[in-house]
Amino acid sequence: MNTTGQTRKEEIIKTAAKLFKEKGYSAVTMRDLAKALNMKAASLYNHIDSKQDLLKTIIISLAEEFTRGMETIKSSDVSIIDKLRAIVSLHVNITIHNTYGMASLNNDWMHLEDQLEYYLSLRKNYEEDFVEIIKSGIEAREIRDSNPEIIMFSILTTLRSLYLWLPKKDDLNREELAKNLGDVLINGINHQSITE
Amino acid sequence: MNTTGQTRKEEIIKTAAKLFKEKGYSAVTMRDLAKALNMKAASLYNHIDSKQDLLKTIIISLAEEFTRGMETIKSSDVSIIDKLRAIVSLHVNITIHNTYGMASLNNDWMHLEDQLEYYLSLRKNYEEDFVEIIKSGIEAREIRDSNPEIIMFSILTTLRSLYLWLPKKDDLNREELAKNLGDVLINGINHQSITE
DNA sequence: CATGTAGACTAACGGTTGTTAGTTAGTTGC
DNA sequence: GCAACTAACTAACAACCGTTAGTCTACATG
Repeated sequence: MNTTGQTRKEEIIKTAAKLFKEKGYSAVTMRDLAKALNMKAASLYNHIDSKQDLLKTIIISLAEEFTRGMETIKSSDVSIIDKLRAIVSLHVNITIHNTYGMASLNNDWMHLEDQLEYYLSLRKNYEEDFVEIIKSGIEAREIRDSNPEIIMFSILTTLRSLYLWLPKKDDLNREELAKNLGDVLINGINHQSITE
Repeated sequence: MNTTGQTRKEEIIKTAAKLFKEKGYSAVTMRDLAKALNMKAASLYNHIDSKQDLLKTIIISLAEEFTRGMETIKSSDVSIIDKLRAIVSLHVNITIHNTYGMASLNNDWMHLEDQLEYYLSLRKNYEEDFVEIIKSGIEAREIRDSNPEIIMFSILTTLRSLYLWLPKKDDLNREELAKNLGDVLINGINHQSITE
């Protein structure tokens, strides 16, 4: 530990995520990363195993965080609309505390090697859970009857792109943003939505 | 011209866009591209100037297409809701006829060099026009009074992600998709939306 | 039949890539 | 005060990168 309360390894991972966001995994060299940390490329290997390992750490930890969040939401005993609001909050919260990593999760997952299959299974399960919630909401007449996949896709792509947009809006706090976004994303599909 | 009705250069650009979509600009080598075309990397240079030039061609032509589309929509004399529906159709149409290129537009624009500034200005103008349409819709009480930037962001990120999702849904035709998507994206913010 | 051109090829270039080996200075624990 | 550990360094590696030069073949045009 140092004065900032994070180990050198955590510092490297965080800086890597930042650079990966700006230029993408493939365009960032180990020498770029080292320079951003005021060290030489070879020294990085005192802390990490490989460049590939950096990407794996960044992406998998985030993907598992989403999976855990979805499990909690699935098994919670609230209305469908509240479950959707909880999903919005889940994305807002994770994106706020790891904006950089979200870029890799969205754009560089295909450069995972050993962990690619595992990542894809997590993503598939997440999307299936999401679409199931929407379907049950349509059955319960809480959600208006449109194509469930289109609804899911529409909401999820917006949430996935939060990392691009959130840094520009740090005047909004977390709760405010989640509420605002929830209004726009959910009121539109809410069966009982009031328009006046 | 050959039997497929496209020049070799066009074939190279199209294949490049396909590979850029799968792995990103930086991760695709000229040898990868050549192999996908059953030729050697050096032979590519009988048709193109550079790798950078491929990216420029793919991205700038698409960005200009969006700009032209927005100009037409801006100056058209229809309701705000119909303008939004026209924007949805613009994205669906362009994405259908150039799914691969849309990936580069979304993910690899930062690797433009000489044309980066020009691209950013096109994007900025597009987003400003978009948000202006939404603001005037709120004033005209055609759109419900939420944060215009959040509404724009929410719609635009969904439209920008169409390239990921459209290939999985080629059972839907163009008009059907544009209508479905328009319903989900626009009814949600429509001030006069009817929920029953 | 001669000539020009389109489009492929091989070979090679200078630079960059991720990574390893081996070394060294500073700090910690006994 | 010596040993062990941490974390930096220099030097170098083999592989790969985008690109150029120069050559060869097939075909169209006169």
